[in-house]
This record gives sequence, structure tokens and C-alpha cells, in this order.
Amino acid sequence: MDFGKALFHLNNNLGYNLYRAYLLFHRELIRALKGYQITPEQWQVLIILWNHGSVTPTEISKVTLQDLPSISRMLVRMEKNGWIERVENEEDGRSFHVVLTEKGRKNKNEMIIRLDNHFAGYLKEVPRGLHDEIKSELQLLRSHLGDYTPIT
Amino acid sequence: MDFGKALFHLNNNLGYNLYRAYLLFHRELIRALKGYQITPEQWQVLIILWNHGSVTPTEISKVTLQDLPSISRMLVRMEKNGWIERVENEEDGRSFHVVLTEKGRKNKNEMIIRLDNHFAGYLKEVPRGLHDEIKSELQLLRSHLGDYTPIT
DNA sequence: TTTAAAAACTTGTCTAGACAAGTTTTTTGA
DNA sequence: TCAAAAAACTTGTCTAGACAAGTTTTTAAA
Repeated sequence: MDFGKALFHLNNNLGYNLYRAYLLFHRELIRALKGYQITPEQWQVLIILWNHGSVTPTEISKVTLQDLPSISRMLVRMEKNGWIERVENEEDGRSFHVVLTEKGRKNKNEMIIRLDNHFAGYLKEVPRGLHDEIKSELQLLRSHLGDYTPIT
Repeated sequence: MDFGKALFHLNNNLGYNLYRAYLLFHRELIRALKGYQITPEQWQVLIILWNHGSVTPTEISKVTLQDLPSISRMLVRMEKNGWIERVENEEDGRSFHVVLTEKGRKNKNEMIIRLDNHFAGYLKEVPRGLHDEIKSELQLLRSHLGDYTPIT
């Protein structure tokens, strides 16, 4: 049994490689964002809001692939740290709109430059072609795992 | 600024694709292991022990890329659920050996077959060549993020 | 050989994520 | 139109993971 056997060599296992690459990337994001009171997961929410201005928790949950309980609590923390605000949704009393605060808007360029510089140091030796190849293959893998492409 | 701009299209972002692919894979692992009292992270420890018989927490932390606090608490849970035991380390009083229990040993084949079958349903349409390609590219990416190849 | 530094593990605290269950509001359909 | 179903969000509980700080034992160095 070939695939079963492969499980015994973690380093040659797809899931293990995904896990490890994700973890390392995630740590670099944490380091890059150090100083701002923001996590990599919350960073995604800022990007969504920079792109779309106003979104509901359900829309955020689709982009982040997370369930509403996780989003609900993340928004509480982001609100506490002054990144976002809640605005009443007049069309649906169960929901609300998430919008950026002044702080959320004005830090955009600075934060993007910071991340850009941080990752340039790690990824400058990864040829652009390979970079794109990994992305398109990950997109393909995602589709096989039942993913779809959300907004943004 | 090209890379900065790319950050605004999450779906075209390497980190986002890694995150999403990892998350989906992780969820499938959880579903595949349902019924056994074991998580994907703990599953890695079982594989290590099946391969090596006995390891220390520090060795586990290298394979799982996790810090000792996380391993320490994971081992408490795995011990509570009857997967592993602690054996005194006569060479170093600060450490101990982690070994499998009877339960940890005898479930090996059954669990591997279960995972094999579960993922076959998702990945059977991913050509073997592409599968290998993703793995080798992830390994390369890992190396650029400062990873090394541990035991197993 | 004795003390300082380092290594191995544990505990505490905070965020993320999975999953079950609960509340309120909206939508459907009889 | 009105009751049942569905949708949107919250709360609870458990595991994982990051990071700081603490304890015990080993190693290194003076």
C-alpha cells in the first residue's frame, strides 16, 4: 500500500509539508506585525475592509474560512483594540456592518510597506516563476479539498 | 510597488493560499480521525513513535515545529487518553522518554487504512506528478523560511 | 570543585479554531 | 397570515500555538 507507507515519512507527506510551511509563514507574519496590536488573522480582516469598505461577519467568515464563533470573538478583540467599529444593519436586525476606524484607515500604507520589506528578506531568492507556480498549485489543491474562491 | 499591491488580492497571495490549504487539509484530518480520541497534531506524535519507539519531548518539538510548552501539554492529554506513557530517563533527570501504550501500538494499521481511504476520496484526481511537485516546492519554500529537515 | 550558564521541562496568559447549543430576526410555505 | 424553518450572531468548552517566566538538572568554565 503505497500511500499508507508514505505516511511514515512525514517529511515526504503533503499534509506535513503544508502544516510546516504554513506555520513558518504564520510566524513571520506575527514578527512582521509586531508592534501593531494585530494578528495575521486580523490582518486579513483589515485587507478585506480596505478593499470593500464595509462587510458583515458572515462575509468575513467566508474569506477567512472561519466559522462565525471565531469571527465573532475576533471582532470583539479588534474593536477593543480600536481597529474596527460596528454599524447597525438596517436591512437585517440579526447582523451588523463592520467598518474601519480612523486608526484602521491611516495605518494601511505603513503596514503594507513593513510587510513587504519583512518578506522581501525571506523570499527574494525564490524565483518569481516558482512563487507563482506554488500559488497556482495550492489553488488547485484547495479546489480538490472543496474550496471555492471568495471575494477579494 | 508590485508586491504591496499583490497583498490586496488575497486569493493571489502566497500566505493566504498556504493558510487556506492548510486549514482545509487539517479539517479533513480531523474528520478522518473522528472516533479515535486523537488530533492531527497528536497523530504526528504517534507516527514518530511508530518510527522511533521512544522519543523525548524536545525531539517531538523538533518534528512538530512546536515549542516545549505546547508539547508538554499535548503529552498530558495524550497520556490521559491512554496513547502514551512516560518512562524515566536515566541519563538526564530533566527529561523523560515518551513511549506508546498497548493502545497506541495496536491501532496503527487500522488508523492508517482509515486515513488512506479518507484522503483517497479527495486527492484521487490530483495527478501523482502534481502531488509530488507541490511537496517538493513546499519543501523549497520551507527552506527559504528557515526550516530544516528533522528526523523521520 | 564550585559556581555560572545552559538545557529541559512546566505553568500562566492570550488568541485562534472546532464544534455544540442557544437567542433573535428573517424567510418560507401551508 | 402565521407557524415552522432557516439564517446570523453569541456563548461555552476543549485543543493548539505564541510567548514570558519559573524550576530543576546538567554542562562549562574559572
